Amino acid sequence: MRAPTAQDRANASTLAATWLDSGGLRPTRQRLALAELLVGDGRDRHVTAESLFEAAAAAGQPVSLATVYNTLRAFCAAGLLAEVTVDGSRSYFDTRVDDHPHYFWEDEGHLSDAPNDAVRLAGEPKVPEGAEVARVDVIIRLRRRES
Amino acid sequence: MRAPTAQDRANASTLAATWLDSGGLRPTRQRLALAELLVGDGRDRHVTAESLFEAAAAAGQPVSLATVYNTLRAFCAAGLLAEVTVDGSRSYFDTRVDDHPHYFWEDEGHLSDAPNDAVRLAGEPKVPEGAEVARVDVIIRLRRRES
DNA sequence: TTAAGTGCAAATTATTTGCAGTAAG
DNA sequence: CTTACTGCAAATAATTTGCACTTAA
Repeated sequence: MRAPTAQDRANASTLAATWLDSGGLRPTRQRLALAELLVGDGRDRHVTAESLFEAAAAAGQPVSLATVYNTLRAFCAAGLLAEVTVDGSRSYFDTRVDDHPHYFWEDEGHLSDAPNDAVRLAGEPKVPEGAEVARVDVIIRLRRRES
Repeated sequence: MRAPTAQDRANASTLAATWLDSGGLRPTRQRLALAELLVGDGRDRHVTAESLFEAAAAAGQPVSLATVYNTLRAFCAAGLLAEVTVDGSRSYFDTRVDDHPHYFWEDEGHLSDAPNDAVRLAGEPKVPEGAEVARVDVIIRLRRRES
């Protein structure tokens, strides 16, 4: 937990720009702002449209809510983000796009990555005839233990 | 695939009534109708509010959509149904209430049970300190294989 | 210059709720 | 009788969309 230096900030911009570019997306002011919040520090992140909207505003880079939605969709379509369905009522977006398990903290409605070995899938899943696996979602729903 | 006999229908009513009773719910006309559609033939079923609403109407037992929603919630609260979150945009309800994996057919938006051994979870999932597992959701997302 | 991106406000979709009437225990 | 249940219509909440304006290439 170190305060970000000028160097860090420059780096975050570069990362964001590169990231957009790798998805073939135009680097507009609002996309750069959102991208920086998502991948600016190289750490994985889980956001909702609302949380990202607020984060952008808080960072002094306000982006309209509609654009946040459109942008998240665009990032997903470009393969830069993965949509994770856990809550039914809202969508979560994950900067980690490989297939991996998640923890969902039911009390706070918060999503986080689970270590790849949190569950071991022994062998390939059985697949019905004529179908192929698009993805296997594993959600470990947690609640705070009553002590 | 046999046409249901009078015997089958009588049986379905009994099953539905018993099922409601086991959840401590009053056997109203609309609940019985919905319960019968859900567990009347002893087979497991996956429905959405909309699909159940239509099924009831088609069966000559119309139930208002609001009541379908309220009833599905009541069945869940009573532990008679499990809510499965796969689609983000709509909720699915499963008559099988134990923890088991699902197939989700992305093309048709259709949910079905996967055999318990479709994926083998080797060992207990790792759980962060201070938390306990409420449930582990495993969704095998399928798409029709392009031949 | 031009197609893509943005931001409002209005539209949609799934779901919930208020409330007056109805039915189960 | 009394409380829970039902159904409509109106309210919500998350998300999408139409359209005039802006901007990256």
